[in-house]
Amino acid sequence: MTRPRTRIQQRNSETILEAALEVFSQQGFRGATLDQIAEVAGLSKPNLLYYFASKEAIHGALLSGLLATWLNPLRAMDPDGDPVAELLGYVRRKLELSRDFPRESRLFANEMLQGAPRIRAALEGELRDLVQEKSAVLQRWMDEGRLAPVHPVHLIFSVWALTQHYADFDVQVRAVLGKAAADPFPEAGQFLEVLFRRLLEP
Amino acid sequence: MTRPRTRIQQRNSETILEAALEVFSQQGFRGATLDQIAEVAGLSKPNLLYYFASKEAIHGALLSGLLATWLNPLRAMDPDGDPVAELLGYVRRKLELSRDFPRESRLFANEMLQGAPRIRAALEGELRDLVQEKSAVLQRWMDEGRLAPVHPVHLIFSVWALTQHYADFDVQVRAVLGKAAADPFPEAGQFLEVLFRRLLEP
DNA sequence: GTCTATATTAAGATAGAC
DNA sequence: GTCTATCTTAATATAGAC
Repeated sequence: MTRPRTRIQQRNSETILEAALEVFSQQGFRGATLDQIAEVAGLSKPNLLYYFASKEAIHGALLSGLLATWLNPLRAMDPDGDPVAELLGYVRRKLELSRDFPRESRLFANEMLQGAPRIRAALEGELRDLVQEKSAVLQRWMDEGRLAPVHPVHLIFSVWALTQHYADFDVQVRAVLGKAAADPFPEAGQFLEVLFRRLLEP
Repeated sequence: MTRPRTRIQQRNSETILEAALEVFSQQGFRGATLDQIAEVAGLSKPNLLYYFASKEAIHGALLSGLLATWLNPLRAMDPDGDPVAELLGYVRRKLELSRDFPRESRLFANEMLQGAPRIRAALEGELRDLVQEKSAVLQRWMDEGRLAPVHPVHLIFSVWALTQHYADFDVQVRAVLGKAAADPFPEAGQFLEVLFRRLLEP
C-alpha cells in the first residue's frame, strides 16, 4: 500500500502509520500489538490489515525513510561553509528533530537496542558512507587549523548522543528538571552551543 | 525469591536473572517472552515460575537496584576533590559501566523509552534529589572559578548521554567504525576526556 | 471499505506426577 | 525441584457478509 490512490486510502494509511508510530516507538516491534494500534487509530483491526499486509509491513513502512530523514542534517553540513558555524548548525537542526519528532527518535532507538535487525545493512552502508565522508571534511578543517583537533567520528557520535538524549530519555530529563521547566529544549540548545564552541573553536 | 536458601536455589535464580537480562534488555518487557528466557537459561518454563512468581517479578528483580548501581559513580563525586578531576573521574567510571554492563544500560534505556512506567517514582525522587545535590556542588565550583560556567544539570545529562550512547547504540557505533576498531571504548575514553577538559577547564 | 466472526498460534501461568 | 500436560487469554491473521 505504498501508493494509495483514493483520498480515503491516503487518509487511512496516514492515520494507521501515525498510530503505529505512537505504539511502536514506545513498545518496540514485538511489544506492540495490532489491537493497540487499532485502538489509537480508531479503526478496526481487520481494517488495519486491509491497508497493510501485516504488522511487519506497518513497521517496515515506518522504518523505511526514517534513516534518510535522520541523516539529512548531517548531509546538509557544507564543506565550503564556516567550520564552527556548520557544526553548530548541524547540532541545532539535530536538536530540532529531537524536539519535533521524538517518537521517530524513539522508534530508531528501539531498533538499535534490539540490535538493529531490520536496518543493519543501512547502518553498514548508507550511514557508514556518509559518516566517513563528513569525517573527512571535519578532518580537513582540523588540519587547516579552523577547528580544534578531535576524533571526527566520535565527534559525530557526540552530536547524536547529546541531541537524541532529549527525545529518547525525555521522561528522565523532565523528572529531573521538575515541572518548573515545561520545555527543556531552549536550555538544552544553549548548553549544546556552549559545549561545541568550547570543544571546537581553535 | 529475594533470599535463596540453598546453593541450588542461589545458582538457578542467578541463571534466570542472567538470561532475563539478556532478553529484556533487547526486547523490552512486553517484547520478551518466558519461552525465550527459559531457552537462554536452559531451564523449563514452569521451573522459571517456581523461582519467580511471574514474568513481572523477574523484571522487577532486575530493575530494583539497577538505578542505585547506575548512580553510584555520580554519588562518588567528591565535593572536596579537585573539580575537573572529579568530573573526569565520574565520566571515566560511567563509561566503564557502559563497557562492562551494556545490557543493564539497555534494560534501563528500554524502560525510559516506554515512559518509565515502573521507575517513574524513583526518577522523581532518588534520582532527582541526587542530581540536585550534585548540581549544587558543580555550581559552587563554577562560582569559585574552578570550573568553567555551564548549566550544571545539563552537564550531568551530557555525561549520561555521551557514555550510555556507547552501550545503547553499540550496534551503530560498531557499524560506523567498521571491523577495524574491535573495541571502540579506548578511543571513546580519550575523546570524552578531551571534550570535558575543553568544556570545563577554567 | 468496513465490519463481525473466527481460525490458529503463542504466551503467561497452573496442576499434578515424579 | 523439575518435568509434562494443560488451562486461559491474547495476538496475528483470514473469511465472508454487507
